This record gives sequence, structure tokens and C-alpha cells, in this order.
Amino acid sequence: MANQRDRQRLRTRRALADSALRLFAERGYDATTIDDIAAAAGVTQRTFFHHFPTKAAAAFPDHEQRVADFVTRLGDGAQQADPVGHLLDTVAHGWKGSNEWSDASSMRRTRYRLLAEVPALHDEDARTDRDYERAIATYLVAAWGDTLDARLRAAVVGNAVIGVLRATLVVWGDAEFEVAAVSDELLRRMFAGPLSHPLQTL
Amino acid sequence: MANQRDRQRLRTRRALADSALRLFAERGYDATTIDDIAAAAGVTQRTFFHHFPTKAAAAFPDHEQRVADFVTRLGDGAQQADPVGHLLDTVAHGWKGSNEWSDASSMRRTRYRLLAEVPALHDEDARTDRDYERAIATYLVAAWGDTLDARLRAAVVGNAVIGVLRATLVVWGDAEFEVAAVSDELLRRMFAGPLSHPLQTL
DNA sequence: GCGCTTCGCTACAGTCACTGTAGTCACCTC
DNA sequence: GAGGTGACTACAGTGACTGTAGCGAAGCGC
Repeated sequence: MANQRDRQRLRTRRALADSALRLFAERGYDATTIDDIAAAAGVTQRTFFHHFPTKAAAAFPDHEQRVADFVTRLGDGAQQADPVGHLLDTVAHGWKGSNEWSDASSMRRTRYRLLAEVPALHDEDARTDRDYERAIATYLVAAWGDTLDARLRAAVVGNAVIGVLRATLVVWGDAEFEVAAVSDELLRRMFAGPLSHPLQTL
Repeated sequence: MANQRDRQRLRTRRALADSALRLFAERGYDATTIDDIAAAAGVTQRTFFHHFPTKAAAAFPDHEQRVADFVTRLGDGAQQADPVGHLLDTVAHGWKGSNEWSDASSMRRTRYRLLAEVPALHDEDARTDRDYERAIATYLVAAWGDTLDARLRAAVVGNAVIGVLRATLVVWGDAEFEVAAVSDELLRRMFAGPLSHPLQTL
């Protein structure tokens, strides 16, 4: 996995992602063309599309990887006695998760600001959220058993977890507080109350 | 508001929306070009863009109107003693809400099927969801008072309400049950438990 | 009725995201 | 070291979306 070719591929991918984020921040998303990004990375436009399916995807080069990591980590606890506890632990762990791509906090801030301003990036991010939601629902159905009630509550939990995180981040955008602690309290309340007991109306 | 010009404009808009939905259903979203839609409606491509900002928007010609209706209805209860009750009533009322555009249930089914299959339409729908979420959050902050805790819980409620509805609809896609009753129970649980009391960790 | 404005639509031309195809050349494998 | 694979290029095309200018009919004050 670390031969010449893979290194070259990764180098190009990084150059493209870095150029994209930098240019988006400097001149704005719409004012940046894919030709600009490719030229800045020293490759052709066609090469850009060998690495990213869309312009927006270049702003989040590690999304696929992060979702995959989350799914793996969630799956590792499939046999746990307390599936909800394991889910919450995994989510909490995700907060600390940073990797090679988004390490620099300046990059993270840039990305967050762009996300709020550019609808196309918001769409891209929302697609990733849906992947997380599906992963959570699948995990809980496996843990709870495949009844209609379980499938329904699992889907709601997936939405609730991601929704709580997203809403918390939105407010956090203009007010400082401990994101991890607050979202954890909200999620634990949700599970303590409305989400862990069968529905009456089903 | 019912002069010759407005009637003509509405007629064209309807023709475009009908042609779009029909062609999307017949040959698929990607296989339908905007020229096709415009030609089927008897106008030019440029006219299409006088009525809809994007190709996807033509599949939901009344989204703006629906959001505006929701906001109006929500605002009408601004002085109510029980804001959460008013919100739930408004949401429940939304279920029954059908209008001139989406009256025919066959159209509604077609639209729902397309929504599940076409990512671009999913994105479009998600943007509308965000409008609802913002409307709910704004309403609740006005009712609860503008503290950090209220802003946070209001944002979470907006996400939770829309999330519950979306998750319920997804599961409902392959299992029949009373959507309105089930989502109402879920929402009432959320408000009874985790969402109506100040956060400890703030 | 009669100008004057407004506006729904057309015609035309351009940009840019994205795709298909074919080819080159370095690297990897056996 | 021969053959295959894969990263990248070159070129050409499609289709979503935009800007601008103009036509002709509906509205509106006189």
C-alpha cells in the first residue's frame, strides 16, 4: 500500500484538496473553477475528476474515510450488552477524531465557514450525514431485532443523533460552549426518555 | 392578482411543472433535459429559468408556498400560552395540507418515488427541510426568550421535529402505519422528556 | 382611444461542471 | 525484461445555468 504509485496518487489528491480549499477561501466557491484548482495542483482538469466526483467533494476529502471508520468502530461493538451506550461512546469518540486531512484547526475553521456560506457544500455535507444516519439505524436494528417498532425508532435515533450534533454546531457557530458535553447530555436525555421504549401507537 | 398576465404566467408554470414531473417519471431524471421539459410545455429553455431556479426545483413547484404557509400559521400563534402545543398542532395540520399542486395522490406517490431515487431531488428537499427547521427555531426562541439555552434547544427541536418526520416517512416507505399518529407520539415524548427543560451542562 | 410602462417570452451567445474515449509512459509483477 | 496495470493527458462533447437585448401584448393613466 506504500509503493511509488500509491504515494503519487495520494500526493496528487492532497495537492488538489489543498488547492481547492485554499482557492475557495481566497476567491469564493463560485469564483473558483475546476481548471483553476487543477492548474494550482499542477494537473489537468480530467485528473481532478479521477480523484473527486464533484467540485464540492474536494472540500471534504476524507468524508468517505470518516464514515467508514465510524461504521467499523460501531460494528466492533455489535456484541455489546448495551448497544445505546456503545453508540454514544462511538459518537463521543468521533469528536476527538481528527486525522491527517483536517488536522490544522485553521483548515477546520475555514471549512466550517465555507460550509455555512455555500449551499453546494451544505448539500455535500448533508449527504455524509445521511450515511451516518443509515449506519446508526442499521446498527440499532441489528441490536434490537428487526421489528417495525425497532426499525422506526432506529431511524429516528439516527436522525436525532445527527440532528442534535448539527443543531449544536450551528448554535456553537456564534456562541462558545463545550460542544461535546452539551450534545452528550442531549443525547442521553433522548435515550433516557422518548427513544428507548416501544411506541404505543404502532 | 387574477388578471390576464398572472393567469398566463401561472399557466406556463403549471405546464412546466407537469411536464417535468411526467418526463422525470417516464424516462428518468438524468435522461430528461431542460430543453425536453420546455419543449413539452411549449416554451423555450430560457423561459424555464424564468420560473424555476434549477431543474430540481421544477419537481417541487409549491415548496416555497408551503414553507411560507407554515411560517404564517406558526406566527399566528405567537401569543399563545403554550408555544409547544401550538407548534405540534401546526405540524399536525401540515399533514393534512394539500393544495392545488400536489392534490392528485398519484402525483404525490410519483414525487415520493423520485425523491428516494434521485440525489439531486433529495438535496432540493433537504433545503426545504432546513427552511422549516429555521422557522421552528425562530418561533421557539421568540416564545422562550433569547438565552443561549433556549437558542440551543430551539435549534435541536427544529432538527428533531423535521428529523422525526423524515425518519418516519422513510420507514413508512415499506411498511404501512398511521404516520400522523406515530410521529405525533414521538414528538410529544421528546417534549415531555428531554427538550423542554434547561440543560445542566450549559 | 392613446401613449407609456410593464412583463412574459424569445433569440442568441457564453461559461463551466462533468463525461467518454483513446493514448502515453512510468511503475509493478511475474 | 515482457506484459499488464494505472496515473495522467489530450480532445471533444453534453447539458445546466446566466447575461443581454429585443419583441409584442397586457395593463394603466390621461
